[in-house]
Amino acid sequence: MNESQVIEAFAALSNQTRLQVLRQLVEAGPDGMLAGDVATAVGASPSRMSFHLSTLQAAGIVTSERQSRQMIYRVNFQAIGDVMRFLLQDCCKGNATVQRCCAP
Amino acid sequence: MNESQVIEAFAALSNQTRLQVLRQLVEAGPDGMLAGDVATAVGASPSRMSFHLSTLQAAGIVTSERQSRQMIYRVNFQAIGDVMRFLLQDCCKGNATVQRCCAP
DNA sequence: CTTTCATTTCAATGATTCTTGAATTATATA
DNA sequence: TATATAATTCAAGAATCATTGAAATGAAAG
Repeated sequence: MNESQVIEAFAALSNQTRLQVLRQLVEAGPDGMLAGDVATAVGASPSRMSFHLSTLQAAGIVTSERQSRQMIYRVNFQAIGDVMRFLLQDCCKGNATVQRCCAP
Repeated sequence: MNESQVIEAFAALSNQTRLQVLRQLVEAGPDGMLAGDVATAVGASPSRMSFHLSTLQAAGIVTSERQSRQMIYRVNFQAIGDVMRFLLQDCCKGNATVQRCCAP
């Protein structure tokens, strides 16, 4: 994961609708959710949802898979972890205060 | 730390110049750096640097202190940790894969 | 009190991003 | 093949963000 990928991920995460989408997909778990169901859950129009899901996918935060005529979206936890690790290790040089915030 | 603060922090971090500034301030450590020195180190004009430092400060990622006629900026590791914890705990429900990426 | 230096603010411009609704694509079913 | 459904793409306009250089502020020194 390089800097421009991380910047793209931060940009994707800096939007309320997309953060709502992320939460929905986290809740949905490994089965994922249909694009239309995400739109309904979040209260967004199909085209708006498609735009936001594309943004999240381009940033690697979600993945998509076609299932007949619908699209299943899933959260990519590894990508989120990679972004966090970049911020902690690369930007903050493993700072202990930051580290502690994420400790279990 | 609430959602809109986290969104503001992500927006502040989704910019190459500001990520460079962050790295500079991390390297500078607790002493911090003068605004002008950050500008020189990053190769940005004073007004541009002031804009970016204000953005980072508004997001809580850096703090500022006046020292006679100069400004000292310091990274706020706690705020960065708070953002990461929000992403891990609130958005990702403490997901183990994400957790592992930040483990020491 | 004036000058100088460091930084911030302001105004203008260009570039991105967000939103909406209509049109299009892809897939399944009658 | 025609029709219906799910999702995406497109075009237009509004809003936000980034950059530049000039002007203003705050603080020290002569």
